Amino acid sequence: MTHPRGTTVPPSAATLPVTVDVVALTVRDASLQVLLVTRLLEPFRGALALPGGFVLPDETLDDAARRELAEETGVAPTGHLEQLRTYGPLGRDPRGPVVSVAHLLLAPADALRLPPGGPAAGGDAEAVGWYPVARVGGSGLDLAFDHADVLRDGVERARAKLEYSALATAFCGREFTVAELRAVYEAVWGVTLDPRNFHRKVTGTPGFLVETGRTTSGGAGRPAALYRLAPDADPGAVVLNPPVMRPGA
Amino acid sequence: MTHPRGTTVPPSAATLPVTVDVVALTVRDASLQVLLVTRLLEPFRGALALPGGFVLPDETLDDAARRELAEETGVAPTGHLEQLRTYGPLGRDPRGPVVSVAHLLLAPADALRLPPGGPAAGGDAEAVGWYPVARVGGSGLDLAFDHADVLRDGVERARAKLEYSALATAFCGREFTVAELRAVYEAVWGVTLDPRNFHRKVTGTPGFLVETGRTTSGGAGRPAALYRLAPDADPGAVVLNPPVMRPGA
DNA sequence: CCAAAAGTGTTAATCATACACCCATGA
DNA sequence: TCATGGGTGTATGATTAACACTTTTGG
Repeated sequence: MTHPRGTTVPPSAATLPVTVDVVALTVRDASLQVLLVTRLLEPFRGALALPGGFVLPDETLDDAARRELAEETGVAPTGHLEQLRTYGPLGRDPRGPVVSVAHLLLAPADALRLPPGGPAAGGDAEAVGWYPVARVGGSGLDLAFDHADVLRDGVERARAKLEYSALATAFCGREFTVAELRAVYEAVWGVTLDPRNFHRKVTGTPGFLVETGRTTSGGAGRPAALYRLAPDADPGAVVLNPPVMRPGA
Repeated sequence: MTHPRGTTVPPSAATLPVTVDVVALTVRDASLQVLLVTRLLEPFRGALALPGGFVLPDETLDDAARRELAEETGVAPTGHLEQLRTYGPLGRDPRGPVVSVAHLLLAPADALRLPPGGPAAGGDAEAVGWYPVARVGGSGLDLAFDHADVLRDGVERARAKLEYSALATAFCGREFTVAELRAVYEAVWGVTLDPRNFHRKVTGTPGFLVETGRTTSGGAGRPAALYRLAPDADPGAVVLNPPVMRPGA
């Protein structure tokens, strides 16, 4: 940013309210779900919205996203956080111009321990819960502000990045089986994948999975080998070559 | 964005200066070049920087980017404009916290008619000119603020999107030959491509090019057919399937 | 032994690469 | 007719998709 006509940073005429919104996605019950809060205040009181809040001048955008998420869920979020895009300042909030920096969090379902009671819980805090992405927009699950757009962009980003990055592992625990990883791809893409070709594909892609040597036990069928992402790797930064391909697209 | 603890939009404690920066790229002389201005004011007086400026409360982010570019170059920019990512508010400007929404513009070299005199021109306005991306960072071409990071992110985005979108056409005029299009890929990726396979690839990819029926004349060799992007198509939105693949990656 | 899930082998079709070759123009 | 670049044909190796088959556990 250049400041051709000013010598101080905040000429107050040029400042705007800046918020972060978080599209927090997880895979639960074989479906892609998003974390939503029920608004207690106007505007859109009673409607569902993405968690978020104001950015403080002394924190980074990522820190603001993590802080807001921690305030809503009571737990510091684990998983993969990345910036999605920025919306505004017009046509977003009936009260006036607001710039909002949307973030995308991909996390295992148990990484965000929600307040007890589930989506319908009341109390003095905003009710927070997981909602299947496929159902948002219908059956009374309309979102406040422009959050339907933000959610759509976030889901689209997640779907695209599964192909060429190791992001799918962000939905799993530290160790996982190939079948669990496949369930992530199937839930996010809404497809079914051939288990045998998928297995060969992901285990054969360099830089993706490392065997831990351990196996599962107890379930039906042959025990599965446990894998993890290459240590110290950022799942969003690992470039899969060749990519895991999405059928049909 | 939710506002759990306020009923007015801008509680002034939570507002920040918001700017737009633009990574304007073009292909000139077989190289990828970026539009830079020479700063006339502190901080970083005399250094090169990306064009940009403050976002007004009554304009969209894209409008702000277009307006700033028009103010710097004197011409409303044509070409493809998209949002890149948002930086800040910490560690960017020595004067204090600033949020900057970076944009990416891909345009033909003649779409931005620069003030006469070229990169070294003086005068009372900031000097503006095209600089080869490969040379920025060396030979006295250091960028102000965190603009080196922004430029790197913009170039990376452009390189990635050439593969699976029709964005390369944004660097060309309204009508272009396959060889001109290939020159764009070669300049942006820094590779050489087989002209024959490239020709088959791009002409055979559905939804990419449409023949105009016209041909070039005057140059050496056989005249080339002129193509254009499918009418009314946003080059950034066209999904190429199969993609034009970058060798080696 | 049977069911169930994990994991391997094999094959046919598809796609990228390399490059031989032909086409259409200016000089 | 030659040089120059535009454009097509074709063979080869790599990769995917489909699916038969083997392995390893629990009941």
